[in-house]
Amino acid sequence: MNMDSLSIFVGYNLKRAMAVVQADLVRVLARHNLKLGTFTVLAAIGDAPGIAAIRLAELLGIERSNLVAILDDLGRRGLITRSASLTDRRSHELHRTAEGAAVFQAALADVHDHEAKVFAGLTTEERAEMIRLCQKLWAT
Amino acid sequence: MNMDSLSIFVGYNLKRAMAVVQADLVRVLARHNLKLGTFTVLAAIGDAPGIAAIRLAELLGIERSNLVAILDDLGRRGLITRSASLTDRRSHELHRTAEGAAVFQAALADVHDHEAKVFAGLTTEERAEMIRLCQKLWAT
DNA sequence: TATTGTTATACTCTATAACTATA
DNA sequence: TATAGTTATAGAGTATAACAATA
Repeated sequence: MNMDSLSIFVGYNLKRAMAVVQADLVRVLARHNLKLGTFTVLAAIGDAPGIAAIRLAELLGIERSNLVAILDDLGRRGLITRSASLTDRRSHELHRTAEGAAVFQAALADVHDHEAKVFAGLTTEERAEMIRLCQKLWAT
Repeated sequence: MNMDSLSIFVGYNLKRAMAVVQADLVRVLARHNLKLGTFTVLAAIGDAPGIAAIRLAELLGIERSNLVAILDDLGRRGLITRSASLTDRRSHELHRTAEGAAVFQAALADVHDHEAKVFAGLTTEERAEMIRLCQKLWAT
């Protein structure tokens, strides 16, 4: 028995693993002038064109107030559009522009490479298992 | 095939899982006036009494500059001591006080409860597997 | 010259409360 | 009244550069 007090906790190991993964991902996304938040939002809007900000925030598990700066950033750069809904003028429909889709696709390719590199020590089955276990924690 | 662009990535699922775990842990530690950083440092000093700050930072994977405020906090509250090393007066030996050990033990019990609750949806084997997979990513 | 602890700084992420315009 | 988007703000974590004391 030579265990320390921390590494017996799942949460601590999750955090240390996350730090390794994030450090590389942040570096990769920076090449596209994207941050974790902007990349994630760009992906989600592409998956659900026309989605309202409040739904997007729910989907990504972030506060809607924190989404605003991300949308401002993407909008300012012409990567997304915000158009008032015709049926409810409180909500805005979010869409990716052609340039937004192009920037996302370029970044996506690099993110795939990043995952392949960072998780090279895990087999395909282990990666799938990790996704499955993580989703048991956060997915509905 | 009804997958979205993000949930196929291990990193994204790691992050979402982490968010769930951390939210609860932060709440639990707050009951002991501890933050993630102070709890972690308190644990590590207990495991390695007399450790120097620079070694502690390496051990926990944090910047030594960011450790200072944590040690200041714990020191101010009388939970740790910093004494200059006799062999190298640049470095300080870190020790937990009796009160520091008591505060840690009380928090530790709650953290165990927290883990049991948050990972209740995972079997014992799944938790062990998650630790194993995470350690493949960050441990030497 | 190199290392330890420290200070200063800045940026990201996150959480909460309150405002506005609409419903 | 309740909801969508927004603003403001504060806390926590993180990364970098530079300094003083010591090796």
